[in-house]
Amino acid sequence: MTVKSPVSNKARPQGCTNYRIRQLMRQVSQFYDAELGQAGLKGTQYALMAHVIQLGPVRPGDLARAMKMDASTLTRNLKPLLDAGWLAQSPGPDRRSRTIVITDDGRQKWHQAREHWKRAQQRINGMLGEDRVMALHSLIDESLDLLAPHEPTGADS
Amino acid sequence: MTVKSPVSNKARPQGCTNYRIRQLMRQVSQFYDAELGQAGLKGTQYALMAHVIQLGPVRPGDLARAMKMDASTLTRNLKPLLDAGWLAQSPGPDRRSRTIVITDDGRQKWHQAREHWKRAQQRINGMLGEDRVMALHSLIDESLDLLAPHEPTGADS
DNA sequence: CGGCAATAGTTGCATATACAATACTTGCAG
DNA sequence: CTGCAAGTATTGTATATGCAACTATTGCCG
Repeated sequence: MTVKSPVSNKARPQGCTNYRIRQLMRQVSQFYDAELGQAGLKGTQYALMAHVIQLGPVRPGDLARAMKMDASTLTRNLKPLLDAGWLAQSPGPDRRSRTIVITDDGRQKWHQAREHWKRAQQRINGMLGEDRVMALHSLIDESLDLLAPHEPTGADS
Repeated sequence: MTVKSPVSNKARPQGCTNYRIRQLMRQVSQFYDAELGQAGLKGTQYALMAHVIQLGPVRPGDLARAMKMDASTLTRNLKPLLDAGWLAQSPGPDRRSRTIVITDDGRQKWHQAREHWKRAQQRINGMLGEDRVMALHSLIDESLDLLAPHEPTGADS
């Protein structure tokens, strides 16, 4: 039998959350990269392009905030996609900012890659089971909400 | 109302599992890195040292397998820890392999860092709630098992 | 207008990550 | 013994990641 606590029977988290998530990320990303690699993209690049398509012409800063990543990381992640001609940079409304857009080539590339993404997602669904994947998604979404610093949702004062 | 399918009412996973996990990893690791940084370690380094302590003198390949990471990644992750003198490399039993051990300095460093790790874990537990963290751990552990290529567990044939 | 805080993005630095190619060693088949 | 397959680790290359420091603009306050 386990320890009988007079105060509480509640189990507590064991081990390191950080290490677990990292390990899962390493494993999972390999499936996506293997599939998306056939279309010449990495998983991160696919997601980045998806956001640019979704958000339309967008400033780097807003894109970084939307993806919850550091602006400097974004700057660097954009580079190979700009070099490949899948994204383009135009001068922004403001001389200190730029505007990122998807190019026609990029849009085509992404739609092609999407088929590979679907296969990767299906493989994951198949290996883990759709129920488990949905549970994982829910748990991650909740966690992300709880970890996000409270942003001012409405106009205040 | 939502679509009424004549075949199935089962909901299906929406969105990209890979992107979600990556995003969570980015957010979570910042908490650990912020705390562990006060002890001069990154989260990955803390975990690596924990494994070296656990596994005793160990060959790089076995360490990489235990942590489910690529051997080349391990080689590079070891470097700053070897340079700092927290780990040491001795010639292995075999002239083609080496043996990694924790040094006295490294052991001391790690035990000191552990206090910072505890604080990081408590912060996460506090923000997400212990129940959610446990659920996340379970789900991740199950997923890792399901994704792992079947290794021969016992002696066979 | 002059100066300074706020905003936007990039660069320097260090680490993390994996695949492909390479170097070195061992062990076995002939 | 020779030679080659298998095993072990590292290097080359490319991307991903974030913090701190820096550059360039903008907007505002006096």
